[in-house]
Amino acid sequence: MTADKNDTKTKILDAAEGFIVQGGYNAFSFRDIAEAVGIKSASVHYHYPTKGDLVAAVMARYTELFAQLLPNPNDESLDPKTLLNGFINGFKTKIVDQRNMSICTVLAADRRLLPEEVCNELSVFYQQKLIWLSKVFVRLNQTDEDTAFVSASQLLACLHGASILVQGTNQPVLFDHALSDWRECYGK
Amino acid sequence: MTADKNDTKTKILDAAEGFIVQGGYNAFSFRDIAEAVGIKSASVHYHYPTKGDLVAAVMARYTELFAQLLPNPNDESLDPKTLLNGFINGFKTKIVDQRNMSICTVLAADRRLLPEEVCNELSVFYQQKLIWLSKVFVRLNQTDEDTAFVSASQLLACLHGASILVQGTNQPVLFDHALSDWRECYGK
DNA sequence: GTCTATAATTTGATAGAC
DNA sequence: GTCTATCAAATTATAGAC
Repeated sequence: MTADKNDTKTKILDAAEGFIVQGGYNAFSFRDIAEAVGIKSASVHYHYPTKGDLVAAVMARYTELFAQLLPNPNDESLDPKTLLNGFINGFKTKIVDQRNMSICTVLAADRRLLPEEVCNELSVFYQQKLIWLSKVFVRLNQTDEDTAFVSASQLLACLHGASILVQGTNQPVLFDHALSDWRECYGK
Repeated sequence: MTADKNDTKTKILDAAEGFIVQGGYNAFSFRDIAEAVGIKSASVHYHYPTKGDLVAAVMARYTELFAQLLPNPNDESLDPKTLLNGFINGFKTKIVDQRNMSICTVLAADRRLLPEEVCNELSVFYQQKLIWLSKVFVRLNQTDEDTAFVSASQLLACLHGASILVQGTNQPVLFDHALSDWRECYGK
């Protein structure tokens, strides 16, 4: 549980995440990781024995990082509109500015052949995001939790689908098109 | 250009499509295809020399089939609401009832490492879908083509994102949640 | 913790017989 | 059009030295 950002474990996770966004679970090998980090593949296995262990650790770190970055949705000093726009803009930065997919989108597409431990981490990620968004929508629209959960599902689907459209067509402008109604409702 | 549905080429494409939806471009090998069809891998190479050729052919057939299934969006005898719901329900059948991704979604996630010929087919698919939906929205909302194109982007993103949510969470109900506003607007 | 070495399997692809 | 046979390379993973 070290916070060292330069240790080998961190470098391995960074490299793996970089490969996964480009093509999913089968887009890289232990040797790819080893070369990127500057060690040998046997050393990668020392830190993460199997590929499932490695990718599950990447997902777990991603979920944890997300949880740290997102403000408390129930913090009364924060405007729910601002919270929502922060969420959308964070997503947009990744997809449009950095021209990357998010690893959860890519891994969801590969779900059928993922090791179980990766699937579990993936479910945790989506559940957390839906819960966070639901809490924001409860405050924003003054609705009950069930209605807010539907809104959360709509927005999360819209964001992920927008990233698929951008990637599939190579037209970044489609992101803003796909999100335009949400922007109108909740401010730019 | 035979229409024979039992020839080897067709069986190969069927098998490949079945594998792709489960995990994308790297989810299968020529030997996997050969076993599914009941021939040897060398024979698969005879029909489709490289993997890029094969997957591009799968995408091209998918695009063509879609184009044949979709009615003429400008046919005055067809209600635009009905056209739109047919599109949504066709997608839902695949995602929720058959519990599959669509190959375009999965391949879009893999885009960065796809051979160029596959990328091109993928772009064609999305462009066709956006054009078709735009024509329907022009009639439905009596708007200009630019506004209709934005609506088309929104719906297509919503559908693809919904399939990602269903896959990532294993909760089919999220599909209807994600689409609920579209259902309300344009009839059940 | 990293290395060399290697096992056991799989990969995309080709040559040539039938 | 399908086969056998094969290639060169890559794959995940392990054993054991340092």
